[in-house]
Amino acid sequence: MQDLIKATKALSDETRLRLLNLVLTRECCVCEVMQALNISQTRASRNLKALHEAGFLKLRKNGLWSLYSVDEADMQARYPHLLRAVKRALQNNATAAEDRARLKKAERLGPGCVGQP
Amino acid sequence: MQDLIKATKALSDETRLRLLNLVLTRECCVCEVMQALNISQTRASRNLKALHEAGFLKLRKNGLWSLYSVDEADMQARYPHLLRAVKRALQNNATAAEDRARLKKAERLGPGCVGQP
DNA sequence: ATAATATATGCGAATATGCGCATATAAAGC
DNA sequence: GCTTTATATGCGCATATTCGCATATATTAT
Repeated sequence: MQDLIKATKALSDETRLRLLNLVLTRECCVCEVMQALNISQTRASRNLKALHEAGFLKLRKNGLWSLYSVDEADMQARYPHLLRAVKRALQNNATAAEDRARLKKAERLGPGCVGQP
Repeated sequence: MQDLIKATKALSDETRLRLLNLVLTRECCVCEVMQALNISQTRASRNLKALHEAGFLKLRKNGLWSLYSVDEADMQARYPHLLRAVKRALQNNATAAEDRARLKKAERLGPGCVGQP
């Protein structure tokens, strides 16, 4: 029950749902999502961390970047239904679609960007 | 997206999850759930109302009672996955099982109780 | 009508949450 | 070494949430 509380608390925030929407499309670093959602670095970093601590995202460090991605396998094991509910809600949402479009234009900043997947 | 936020916010609270657990077994009035969870009348009333406003419960008035029940059909239509996630979390939880046991012993108070299903 | 009862709610206090600002941390390049 | 850059975090403030107390509301019984 406590796990579900932690998970639903993490989902009950517009910024975090919009972040999850982006990371569901592909692995993202902090600077990309702050461009796509037009939010501050503090806000992006803290809410990504919250999603990570709630068990929705996994974190991988590469140089200066913190790369967040959805841990689909773990999610499927622990919350087989929650992720479906989220995807469903994001699929028919205009804001979520616009965010995904802006993510495509967002750039991964930094000198080490070239050739670092 | 806003609907999902409202729904997950309603679910991200232990009192409300325990209440939902009870009402999932059968229609309940306020005085029954406050006995089963051993919580105050204010707390029971307000959190049931929150679940109702979030679209999880339907409300029916009968005499002095407010009878809350899960609107399974509507839930299924609007959140086909959320309810499953909740049921799954409650199924393997000791507190939830104890609450259900105490609900069976709870009495629907009031003089009009006899013969009022 | 009055009394009793179940539920709802205004108010206030305690606590939690979200986020901006400034700063710290850490990795890469010079 | 120093600088630059991406990210994390301590602090403080504004806002939101939760809940108890007291009281209001509504229904039934007498």
